[in-house]
Amino acid sequence: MSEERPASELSLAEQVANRREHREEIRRMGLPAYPNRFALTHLVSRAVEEWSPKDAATLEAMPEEKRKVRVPGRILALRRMGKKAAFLDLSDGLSRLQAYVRTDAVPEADWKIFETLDLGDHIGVDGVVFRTKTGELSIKVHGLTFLSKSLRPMPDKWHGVTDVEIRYRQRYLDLIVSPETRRTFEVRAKLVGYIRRFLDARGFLEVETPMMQIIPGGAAARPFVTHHNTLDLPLYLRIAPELYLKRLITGGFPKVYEINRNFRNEGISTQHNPEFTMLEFYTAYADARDQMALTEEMFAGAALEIHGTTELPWGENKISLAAPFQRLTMKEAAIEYGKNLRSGPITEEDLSTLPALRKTAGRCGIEDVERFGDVSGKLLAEIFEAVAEEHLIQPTFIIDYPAEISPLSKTRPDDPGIADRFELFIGGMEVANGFSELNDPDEQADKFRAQVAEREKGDDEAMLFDEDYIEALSYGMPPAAGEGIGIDRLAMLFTNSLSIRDVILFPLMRPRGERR
RNA sequence: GGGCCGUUAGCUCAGUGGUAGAGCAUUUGCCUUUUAAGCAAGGGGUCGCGGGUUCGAAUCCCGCACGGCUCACCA
Repeated sequence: MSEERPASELSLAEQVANRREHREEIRRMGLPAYPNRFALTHLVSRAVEEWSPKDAATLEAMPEEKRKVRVPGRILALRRMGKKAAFLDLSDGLSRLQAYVRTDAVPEADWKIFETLDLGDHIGVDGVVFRTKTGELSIKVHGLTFLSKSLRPMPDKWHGVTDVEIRYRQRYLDLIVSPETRRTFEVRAKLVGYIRRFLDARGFLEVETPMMQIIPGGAAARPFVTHHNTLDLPLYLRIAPELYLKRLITGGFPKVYEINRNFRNEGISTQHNPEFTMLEFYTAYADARDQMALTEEMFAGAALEIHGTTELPWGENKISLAAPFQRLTMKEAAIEYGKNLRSGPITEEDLSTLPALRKTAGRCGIEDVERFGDVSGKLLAEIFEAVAEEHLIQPTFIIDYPAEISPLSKTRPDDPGIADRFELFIGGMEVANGFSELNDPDEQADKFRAQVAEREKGDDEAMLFDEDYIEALSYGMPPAAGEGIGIDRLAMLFTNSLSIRDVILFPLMRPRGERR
């Protein structure tokens, strides 16, 4: 095993070859290199939790019988003190625990196992918990079991995985060496768990509706296209579950929700991944205001349960999820955040007529104003997004959306031009979108027709006419309010992650050509 | 798709036209309570890819690939 290797041999290949040879040594000892099972008493993090409160004297005073443990873990550090003793750090991905192995404390065969070990290998140790003279909690090893081989070297022990590309493409490496990454995904899981319990406790039924749809609806977005072979049927990955969930409200479920993936064939950014997780929930007999109140309660409750506070750090800022959240109409927000515009402040008049809106949009740097045609609602929304969205750091409900850009929403009883709709912005991101659901089948059909007309004018994100949905509505859907919440973005807020890719385990990446 | 930045050893990075470097990892030797263990000696490189300029290119120029940020569109 120490023979000379040709100088031309690559360093990585050499390291892999060494590790394969070490694995062969395990097999030559008659041991399985990949055993099926290890009967543990503690995972590393549980052992640390249990023993770290006890100091050296306390541990010393306890009988060895009570300090016996059997712990598996991945070796993340190995400090050999000559040929007769060594310290190794075992990790379960969350915590680390040191093990102390010495030749006179383990059977000869186990020492032979130890001598084959490489960084990254999995082992199990039998031993007794103690503290070294520097006070480090450790296991004095009396027995050692080989559990699995790492044939490739671990990432840099000090820097970890700093290359974001490797972090996303090889998330497992990031997770092995970065407890913060592990924590991010644990917080995400807790968040989703909290939301489920929150809704379940309020009588919502969790359902699953088609991800593959014949008519992609419920949102303004471009879909992914696929095909069913035996039916010879073009299918679309859903852009939203909305229209199916409302069929269920029609079907008599008073409260339903779904947490699942949506797919939108759009660009990728720090706030967008082509597949993303959305919560949609619908409450019969409620309106947009009720959904807003429920949202405030949900977010504040989740923050309290997960972080013990409603104050969350967000980059340089601190976000308060304490209810109630601020409410601004879209126009108010555009005026408020448009007042320092270089070309002069935005006034009420600048937002009141089509020509004024076009002029204002131009002033906000929105290009090709003509593409919005004569739809003044689109212009207002564009202006709002241009001047206000990024400034909405604290939770803010934006209300009074133009009806023209809200074809699935009821309008306000006092103004058919304004949708009874809201969007919630936090940290400069759109986190939620909800409204009182349009349930008049004739009005819905008219709005679908208007969408189809938009599509014919070149808006490829405009909705399609869904006849089956109109038929469902025509049987009578009770009044209801619905809302969608971007789970990934909410997870960003809860983990202070400024990129959506940091809260998605395997974000979409272009395949790498030169790798095998 | 546009703009900016990046790509050098397995990892993290230095190297502004003149023989390809450091730390960690790896290999060998010493060390039985260390902890980014230590000490000593080695091995490991198509400098992202392809062209060009030059006596000479990791370095300058052009193109391409991949990645990040950002703008545009969306949640």
